[in-house]
Amino acid sequence: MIRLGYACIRLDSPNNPNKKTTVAQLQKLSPEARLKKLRQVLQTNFFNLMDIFAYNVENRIFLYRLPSEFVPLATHRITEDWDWAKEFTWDFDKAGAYMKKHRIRLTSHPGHYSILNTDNPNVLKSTIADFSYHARVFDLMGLDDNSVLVTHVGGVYNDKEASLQRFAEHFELLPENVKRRLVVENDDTSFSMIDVLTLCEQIGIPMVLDVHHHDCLNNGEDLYEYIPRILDTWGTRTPKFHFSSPKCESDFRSHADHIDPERFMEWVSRLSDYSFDVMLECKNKDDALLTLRREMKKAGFSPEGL
DNA sequence: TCGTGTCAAGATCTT
DNA sequence: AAGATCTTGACACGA
Repeated sequence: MIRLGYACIRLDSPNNPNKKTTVAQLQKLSPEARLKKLRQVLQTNFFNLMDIFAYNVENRIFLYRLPSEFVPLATHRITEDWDWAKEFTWDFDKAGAYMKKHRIRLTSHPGHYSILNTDNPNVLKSTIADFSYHARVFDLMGLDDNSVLVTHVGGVYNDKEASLQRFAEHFELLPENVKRRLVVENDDTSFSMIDVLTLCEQIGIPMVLDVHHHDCLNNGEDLYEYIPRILDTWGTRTPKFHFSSPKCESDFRSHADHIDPERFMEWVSRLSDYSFDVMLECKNKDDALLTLRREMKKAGFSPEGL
């Protein structure tokens, strides 16, 4: 069984669950008006989330990434007096129940400013706070540990090996509810598939293989040789991959608007023995997913789930 | 209504 | 040491 998903927003909808406000805007308001504004944004995001879930189910899409901004400025000081978890208990329950009923897998990708292997204590603190926020949202929705938080290793700081080990050390400082959800993805400039696989095996957490990043950064390793080891890191959980297509030869690292169906079908057919989820990362979001499906169908390619 | 500056945040490269 | 870049969409404001 192979399931496809997309990240955060529907291409043609203005009603995505990523509405936000700014600190500057909130600072102009009285404490009461500030709370009102924050509540209004989160309520809108919940409404839009339920809407996008319904759209996804209609289109048999059961993997979806929650925008990090879902709770506006959740980790910023300006919202520290706002008990959003308590105020929105009903909405969290409702979203969780809907996902359980329809078997939707929700995941998240904390922003690139959250870096667990940082050597700066303040950055470490804000990173732990950010990861904790993401985990808390999933906890409040009652989601199981297939709802993972995907992060990268982080910076190199002129010493790759030491930076990998600092990730492992800092991982031990995380609260339990973050540890049970955190997974690491290989990136396209610093930490390769081998680096991340070794790290994940050492810590005992799952690895997300990003196929495009591997194409950007590798030492000639054959991806398919490592698939069994990567899948093993997931234990009883459902493995998850990231897939995207290069924009062009001259700008290879950038994501194309769509997924190249030939490359995708070739990759999937090499993994036909396995069950897993694939997050498609490209500008055209849900449209790219539905287009890819049509192209595969046209080519007579239809593994279970797709 | 439309165009534009700004946004919570870090690492790394450039000057 | 300071500034630009990465990447990137959407908010908020002023024309």
